[in-house]
Amino acid sequence: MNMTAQRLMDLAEAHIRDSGYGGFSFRDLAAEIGIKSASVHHHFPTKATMAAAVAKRYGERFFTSVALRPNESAEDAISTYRSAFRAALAQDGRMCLCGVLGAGAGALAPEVAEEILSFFRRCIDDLSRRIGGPGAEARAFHVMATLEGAMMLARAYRSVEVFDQAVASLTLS
Amino acid sequence: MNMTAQRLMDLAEAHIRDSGYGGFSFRDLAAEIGIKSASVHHHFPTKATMAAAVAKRYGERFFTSVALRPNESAEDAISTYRSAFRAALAQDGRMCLCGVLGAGAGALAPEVAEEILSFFRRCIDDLSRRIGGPGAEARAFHVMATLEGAMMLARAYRSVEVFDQAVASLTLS
DNA sequence: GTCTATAATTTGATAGAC
DNA sequence: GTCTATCAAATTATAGAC
Repeated sequence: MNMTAQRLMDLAEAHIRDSGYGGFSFRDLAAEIGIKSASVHHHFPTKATMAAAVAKRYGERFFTSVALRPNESAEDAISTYRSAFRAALAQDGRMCLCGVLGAGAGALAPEVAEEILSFFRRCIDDLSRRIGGPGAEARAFHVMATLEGAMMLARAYRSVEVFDQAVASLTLS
Repeated sequence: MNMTAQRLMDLAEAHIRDSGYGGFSFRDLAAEIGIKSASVHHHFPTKATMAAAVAKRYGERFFTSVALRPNESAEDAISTYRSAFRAALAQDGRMCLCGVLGAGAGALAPEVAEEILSFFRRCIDDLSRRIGGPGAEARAFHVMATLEGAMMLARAYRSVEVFDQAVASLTLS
């Protein structure tokens, strides 16, 4: 994976998080880095292939950023996830990539839909283990739903404070 | 607003809730009711106009369905909202229209974005009043975020049970 | 209110030269 | 790895007849 491919993925990720799968074209990306759309097809054969690759990389980065820390409590784990989403929102005012794609999932190519589902499964699995105890999975679903929904609301309101208000009660402390 | 216009809005609403703003074209809608796309423009001058009209009607229906009932508690109000979203999801397996459009808000026409924000503002305003007391607004944001996020997750998982797990803890009882 | 016809643009994708 | 050239299809939208 060379530098051009990485720059293309960076741009695609930004566009998807802003406007969804339909929010960019190969021509857009090409123009933004000064090449032609035909050259983009050299790096990614189809748009769906590219979107799936972007989603996969997004997940890898995310799970690195929320990696388990020693001796953490359930509240710590939830705080870690909350901080990760908040940072993404505050940094560039954009949604979670998987949240955007998941919302309009009806028209997604199978390979992209799979990657999105895989991301959420892994979030729930990881969070459930780190929360632990009875009802851990339900709480994990609750946390993920609230974080994704809060990002969406914050985007509609164009206000990070909306995110903070919505997610404040996720932890006890 | 005649019958053809209503059928067009029904179809547009279903498509948007399934696949977002880019999930339908005037040709699609026209073909589904057996007319031509040029005729759709007679009822709605532009696609953005139509989407805004659909979002407005969606909001009106929603607020009718969650209308305040006498002597309700805060928990009752939250249950009412939860039931409304759950019914929409269980009925046709689709997202909240405003949630889908809100997620990919970066590319929305101003008139549509306004309608979406107006929907959420009205939800928060209504819920806050019915919840009441200190922290009512924050709780309203929390409830709305969780409900929207839970719909999105349920869609990715293709499972209504995911919705139920995610929203179970919104009420105490 | 619906039609035919069409314009103007964009899109995802391919072939083949360099 | 990037280019030119091009394709086939789809999209939003308009003009004007019936």
